[in-house]
Amino acid sequence: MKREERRQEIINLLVESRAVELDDIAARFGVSKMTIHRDLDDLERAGVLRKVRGGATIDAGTRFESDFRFRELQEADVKRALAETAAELVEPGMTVMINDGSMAAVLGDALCEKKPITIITNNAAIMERAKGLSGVTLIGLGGVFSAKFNAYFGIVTEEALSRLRADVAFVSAPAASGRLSYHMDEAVVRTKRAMMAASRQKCLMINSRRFGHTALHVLADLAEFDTVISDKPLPHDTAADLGGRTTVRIAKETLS
Amino acid sequence: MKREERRQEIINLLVESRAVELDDIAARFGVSKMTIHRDLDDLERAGVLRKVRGGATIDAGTRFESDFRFRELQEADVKRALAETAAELVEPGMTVMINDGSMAAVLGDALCEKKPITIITNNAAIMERAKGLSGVTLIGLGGVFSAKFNAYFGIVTEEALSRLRADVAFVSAPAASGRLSYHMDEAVVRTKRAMMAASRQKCLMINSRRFGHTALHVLADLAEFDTVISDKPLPHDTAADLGGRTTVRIAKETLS
DNA sequence: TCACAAAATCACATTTTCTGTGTTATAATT
DNA sequence: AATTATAACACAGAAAATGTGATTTTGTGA
Repeated sequence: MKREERRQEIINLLVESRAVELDDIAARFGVSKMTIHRDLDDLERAGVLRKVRGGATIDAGTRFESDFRFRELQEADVKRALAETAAELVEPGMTVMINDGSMAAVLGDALCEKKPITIITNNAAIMERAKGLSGVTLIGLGGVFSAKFNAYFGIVTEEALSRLRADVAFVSAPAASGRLSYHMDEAVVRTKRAMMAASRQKCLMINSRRFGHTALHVLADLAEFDTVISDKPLPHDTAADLGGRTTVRIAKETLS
Repeated sequence: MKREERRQEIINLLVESRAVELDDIAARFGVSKMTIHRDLDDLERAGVLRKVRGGATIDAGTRFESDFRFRELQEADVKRALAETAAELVEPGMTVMINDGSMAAVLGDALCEKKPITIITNNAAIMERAKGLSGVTLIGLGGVFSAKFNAYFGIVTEEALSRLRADVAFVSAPAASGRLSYHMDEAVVRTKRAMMAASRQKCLMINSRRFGHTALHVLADLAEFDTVISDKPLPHDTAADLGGRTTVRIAKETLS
């Protein structure tokens, strides 16, 4: 078992039980306490957990769960599956918009294979990745940088979007219930909606676990999307209610 | 001597003599030819030089000299000096604009010390750096990414600037002659001018070696700037002609 | 056009450098 | 006083950089 696996596993343990004991995990992984100390120190520095005497805890619901660096690590397999399915909608030569979010970042990676392509995004992770690549025209959306979402937002972003037009917009959402999708942040919602307004085709990418939750702001009616991509069939109420205009695609995880 | 030092040194040799011989540098650094082959291969892939039988050459004036990755390495000491002098104009709490360019990137680093601060920039290097820092509000300017300048340009960028306002704009120029400064790229000029228009105070940063040169497009009359920062006194004709409104500051290299 | 020498490339061996881990000693906390 | 945390050093294995020699390519002059 490698270092990063072990750390990921520690995070997973924390997500389940909210606290871990140092001796405990040292024994479980068969490494010395010192090694675990170092793991916890690094994870603490990364803002993922809080070290306490004898172990570490995670104050769920606070900054942690909404932290980009954490979400980035979670459920990577599901994200990859969704990204790959989404990538099938894209042909070389197209112009696509991709919003903030760690899943979107994975999609960005996948789309970089489809050269030539034009990518419009406010997602800093994608910008960083696409910068170096020839064959990828990168249009960065400006705005005020948000460390929480690792992306740019605000009037500047929305204004820029009002002047652009894409073939497809890929939008992700952290919550959906019934026929509506939700997001907790107003500025983020406005940016996502601006992307939808500026694209011919709209695609929602959503982890199946996010169904049944809501958040402060309504993002969109699922029927507004041409395609909805998830990793499991949609809940019955949602699916039944969805008009014929929206296609639902289920991504299946490829084992690699 | 480490790998990167050696490669930097090879670049420096090339800048001076326009061509190097493989056997020659292998002997000079006391490494095998194979190692030099690999150095040259990588540098060629990076677009810095061209391999020819028996060595490598650099076609001066072409893409190489205008490549961001190269300029970044050159005259780091002068850049630091200019940046430090420029930073003196900034107080915590201010809003500053910084344009593209490697010198600007160094300034970006320096300004990150002056927290709290708001930095508005189209310079990807600065965005990357400022992202992580608390106390620094980063407003990224969107636009079409240019790998050549490692920054964003175009209508989107200019529109964004038209909606923003800063205390100081730091602008750099690759050429100046008489009372005018120049730049070879039209889109870059437009962005720089938009920054000037959106700032109360304007500051030009220019390496003294750039005087006496011109480029395709006029960037600005030096008298439009409130402050001009360079590393040596301005040429006589330039200095004499400059009205009283513009302050000239000479940066002196700090030895560290 | 051919032959031949110089140079480039390839594949693999070797060396060096880094990274992760463990151990022990010392300091801090409960 | 007992436990837990930190710091300093040592070590092994992995990864990166370099070297070596065999093989292929390239340029040049007969």
